Amino acid sequence: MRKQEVRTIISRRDRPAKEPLSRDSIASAALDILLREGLSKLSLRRVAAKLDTGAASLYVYVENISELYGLILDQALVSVELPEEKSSPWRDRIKTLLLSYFDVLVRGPGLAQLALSTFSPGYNALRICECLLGLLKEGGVDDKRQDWGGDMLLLYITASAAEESKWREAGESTNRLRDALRSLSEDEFPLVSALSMATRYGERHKRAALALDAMIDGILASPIRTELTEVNDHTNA
Amino acid sequence: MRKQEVRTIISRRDRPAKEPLSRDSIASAALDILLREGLSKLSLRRVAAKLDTGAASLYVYVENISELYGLILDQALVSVELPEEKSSPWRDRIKTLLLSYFDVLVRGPGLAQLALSTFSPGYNALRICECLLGLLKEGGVDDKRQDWGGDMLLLYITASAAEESKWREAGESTNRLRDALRSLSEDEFPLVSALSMATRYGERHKRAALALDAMIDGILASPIRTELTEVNDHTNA
DNA sequence: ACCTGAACACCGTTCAAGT
DNA sequence: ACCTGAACACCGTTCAAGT
Repeated sequence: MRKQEVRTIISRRDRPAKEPLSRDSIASAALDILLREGLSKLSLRRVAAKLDTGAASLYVYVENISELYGLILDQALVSVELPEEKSSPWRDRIKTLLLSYFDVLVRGPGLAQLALSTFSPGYNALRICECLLGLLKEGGVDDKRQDWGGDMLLLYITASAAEESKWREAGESTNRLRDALRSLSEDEFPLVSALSMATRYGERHKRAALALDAMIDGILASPIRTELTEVNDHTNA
Repeated sequence: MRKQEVRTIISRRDRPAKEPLSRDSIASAALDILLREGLSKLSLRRVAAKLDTGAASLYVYVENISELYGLILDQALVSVELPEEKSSPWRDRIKTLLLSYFDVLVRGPGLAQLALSTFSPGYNALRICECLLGLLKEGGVDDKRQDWGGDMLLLYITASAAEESKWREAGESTNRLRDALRSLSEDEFPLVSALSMATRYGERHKRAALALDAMIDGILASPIRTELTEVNDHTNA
């Protein structure tokens, strides 16, 4: 009897040797698997095994696997660095921010895929988004253009990271594709085949830098159209 | 005996009632399933069942499921319309082309996902790419900018289609996300929350049109830099 | 409230065996 | 050469049963 009482007390304080499950510990374990072995090796069962339980146990903390995907992504986005205020011209800070985001996505095989398929944004995604909008605002971009402009920049860089990830994950078979492109086209696709010669592994970063500049120029140059639905607004006339 | 001989002859001509498997028939059956039931319901086993065989039979025509994904995507891209030559200013034709591509991707749940994850481009992807490059060329865009510019336009519109697909597939839960955004942010994410008010289902098309214009402007405005690696090239000096 | 094992209804892929 | 059934090694998710 006494023994049991003592055990109970001890268990309260010492149990966290095997720390209890939590959304955070699950997300970390999952991200760890993804980083090490890739998205294809990630499963609820593997995550559970890593945490010394059965898959069913995770359902207390997570509704389904796609919610887990969301947690993983946001866990990964923690390491995107927001540029310090006024550290450089706003334009450069946008590029720094987005290229840091690009690097984080590309470091984890499948992360860019997740970013493109996850529906509800997590805390860190919002942080990045807010920062980007702030920088556009600082550059004198009005609300409307912040909306589609920020969206454009983020979508482009995410897709760009997905593209880069494909090349990295393809590994060996990369050369087969290059050969295929070189041989097939020429006659029917002169422009494509002229280009594909230049495409190289890792060149994405350079392309992205050029593209981001062009997009920002485009946002700034875009004409301010008075919305048709606001024809009664006299303040802009 | 005679009966068997007759049977053999008949079988040569009449057998195609159940037409033999082929890459094309497999791709069509697969696209059909995707269009009707979504990417998540698509599997080698389902495709095989639809074709009255076992999954193992498909491996004669297809190396693995990701090759099948590639076939599906290209099958879907058949219906992207290339704008007729000189039918309108090159700028408008680019927008027509890319918005048609957008529509096709968005019509099949999961197609945009496939476009973003498929590694080697199929015939129809090349067709679209070639057309886009031709239009940029027509607009006076030089080779270098065709490269990253075309890439930029294509990646953006594909990611945009993926984003739109998510909203359509989310269906009901769409409102939950909007509520979540509205309540959570405000203090910590003033800019994001100000924006999310405006985001509506189906508004992507309008956003895409604005974004494409901005990108094209950006491409045209981008300074022609002499490549550092070509400092010996005197023809540009 | 949390955890568990077993079960259900699926997967992609391989392989020996048939024609 | 093509097709097949059965098997292998996995999945996500549910549920009754335990604490």
